[in-house]
Amino acid sequence: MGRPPRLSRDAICDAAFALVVETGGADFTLRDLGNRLGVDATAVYRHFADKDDLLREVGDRSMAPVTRGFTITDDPAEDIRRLCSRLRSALIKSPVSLSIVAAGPTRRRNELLITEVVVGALRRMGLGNSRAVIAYHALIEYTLGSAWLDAPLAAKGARRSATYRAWRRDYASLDPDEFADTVAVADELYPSSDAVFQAGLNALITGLTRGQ
Amino acid sequence: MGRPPRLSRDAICDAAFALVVETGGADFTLRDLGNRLGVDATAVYRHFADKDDLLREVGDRSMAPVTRGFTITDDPAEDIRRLCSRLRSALIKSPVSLSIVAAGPTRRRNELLITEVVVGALRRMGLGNSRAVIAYHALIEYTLGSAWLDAPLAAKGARRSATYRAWRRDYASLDPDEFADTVAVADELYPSSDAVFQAGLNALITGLTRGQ
DNA sequence: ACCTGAACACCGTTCAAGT
DNA sequence: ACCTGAACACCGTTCAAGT
Repeated sequence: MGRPPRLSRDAICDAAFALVVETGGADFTLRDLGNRLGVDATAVYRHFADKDDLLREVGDRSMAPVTRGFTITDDPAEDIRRLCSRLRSALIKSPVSLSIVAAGPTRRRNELLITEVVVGALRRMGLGNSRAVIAYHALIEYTLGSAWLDAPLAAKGARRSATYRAWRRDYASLDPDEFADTVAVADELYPSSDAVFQAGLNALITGLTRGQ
Repeated sequence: MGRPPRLSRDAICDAAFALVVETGGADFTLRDLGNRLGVDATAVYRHFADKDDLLREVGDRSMAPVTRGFTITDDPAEDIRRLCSRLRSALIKSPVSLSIVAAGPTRRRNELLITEVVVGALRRMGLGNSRAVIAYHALIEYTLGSAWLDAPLAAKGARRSATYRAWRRDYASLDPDEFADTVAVADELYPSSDAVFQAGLNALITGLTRGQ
């Protein structure tokens, strides 16, 4: 009895997160994880209840860089912009985290820190609790949604612009009678996803906090 | 040789869509589908290349009600609101469609009809092609993101408000020094997801089309 | 031509056995 | 106490065989 542990929640979580970032994480497997750790796949069950338990930990870890070193300024709108942009980048790098947050808030430390910054900024802008909460949810929905839709394309890397070109060609060759407006803008579709995100984010912040 | 087909792409797609709507579709299985069709699971491969091919068809089918009977008015902003609300409802009912559209546009008929309506409305509001496209993408990202985050909760049905209550309690019991703003609004968190969606959608439309 | 059913290469997870 | 490895109940998919 008594054997020094070779594994720990932390070490497993580190390896899992690294694996997810390297491979894109679409097909994250406990067998691969065990392989990387030099351990049988099922050894993980000594430290986590199941795969979901592990992934929730990985999900929160992927959000650590969002608030690390984040400074609050006297421009709350700009704080929100910076924080949401950071959140989006972090999630795009770790797509597994996206499916985790979609299932519901993890309510773990790093996620809570994000909530605190955004809600705080909205309240400092003069919004009452009820309006602040609605604005908070709308901003988070938009940021997560943007990351979620962009993650598969970000994973494609260099092939991304080729993909866009192929899609534009499809839109351009539609029946110009039935799809007049789409055909008219076909060449402009799929602009920089950062530009789209910034435009939407600005519109949201302005619209949701107007009249304060 | 020559045997009358018992299956067809259409019949398979109908059954698959029904199965997805009934079960929530989180664990849609070809074996279940075969079972429902009274056919071996692998018979589907005579009509579809693979599961993804079938799901793309199901995804487009789930969007059929979005533009069916949709009338364009002389209030483009209102048209966008109505169409995005319809899209959100349709996707919440068929969560598999969400993972399909996340992988990239299907560019099938029903999806194209949605694009045409939204882009058309934005152009009629006076936006140039480049700005119309950016607004279109931001609106779609927001609508899909909202549906994606709401789908698991919608599937919970009656247990939804109990879930919200439990979450609010978690937020309320945080350390009030470190999470002052979150604790202050804890009771208001997780308002009606429809209210959040409408508020964000209005803010987006206003902010993205201002100055026309 | 269309469907069947065995088979393959995977999953997550359980549990008795080793150390 | 911790890890191993066989085993179970699943997947999607392939392919030869039946009709």
